[in-house]
Amino acid sequence: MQVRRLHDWPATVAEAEAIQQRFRPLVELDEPGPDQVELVAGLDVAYSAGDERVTAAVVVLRVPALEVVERVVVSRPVRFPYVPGLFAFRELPALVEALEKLSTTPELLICDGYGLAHPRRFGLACHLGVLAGLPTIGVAKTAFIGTYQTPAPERGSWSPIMDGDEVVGRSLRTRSDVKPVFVSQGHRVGLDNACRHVLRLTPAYRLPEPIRQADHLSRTGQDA
DNA sequence: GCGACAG
DNA sequence: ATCTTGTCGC
Repeated sequence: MQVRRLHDWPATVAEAEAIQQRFRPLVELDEPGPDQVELVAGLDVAYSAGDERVTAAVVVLRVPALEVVERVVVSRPVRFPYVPGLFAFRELPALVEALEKLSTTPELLICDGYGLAHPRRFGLACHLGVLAGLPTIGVAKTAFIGTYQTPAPERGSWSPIMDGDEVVGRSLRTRSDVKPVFVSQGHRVGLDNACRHVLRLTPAYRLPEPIRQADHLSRTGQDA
């Protein structure tokens, strides 16, 4: 599939922040987004050689069967330090490259990390969504910004993630009695819809199947 | 000013 | 993220 190249990759923190400020207005958050989708892609990256190489993986699944349609793995040198709020710049180059090698075009992207729930409202999921021009959802495993109440223990229960007066995402229980995940809007998907998709894609484990499989693939390099 | 801080 | 053994529980 095609991914728009809207800017060059930054070399400094100041450049990276400027890019986030500049492209944040392109994020679309008001539409409810797709209800039914057939092809969903999960994306994740793994680091190796002591933080010197990054391996990105994309796994496309067919919904609702969750059968694998396509897998892509890309490895390259890391070219940006880890800075909270800017970690998209470590992972995006490899993720974009992996997306471009896809022979199919998914209708929805699920990323490992945050979207709207970000210091400048432009986390990885927003950034990737804008570049790919596709509905995108962010699913993170640990807290970042904002505050939230622990959701009830049953699968499906949730509580809003608040940053001041703003709702920036949800802490969502994808499995009963298991630590919740953090869902936030990326691009062209409403928060309600995002959580519905995440639950539908999470039949057995804590993480949505597309991300879980991409995670596995990024570490092993080959078949899951 | 001091800590916390997606992966 | 990554470095790592054993261990509790379904």
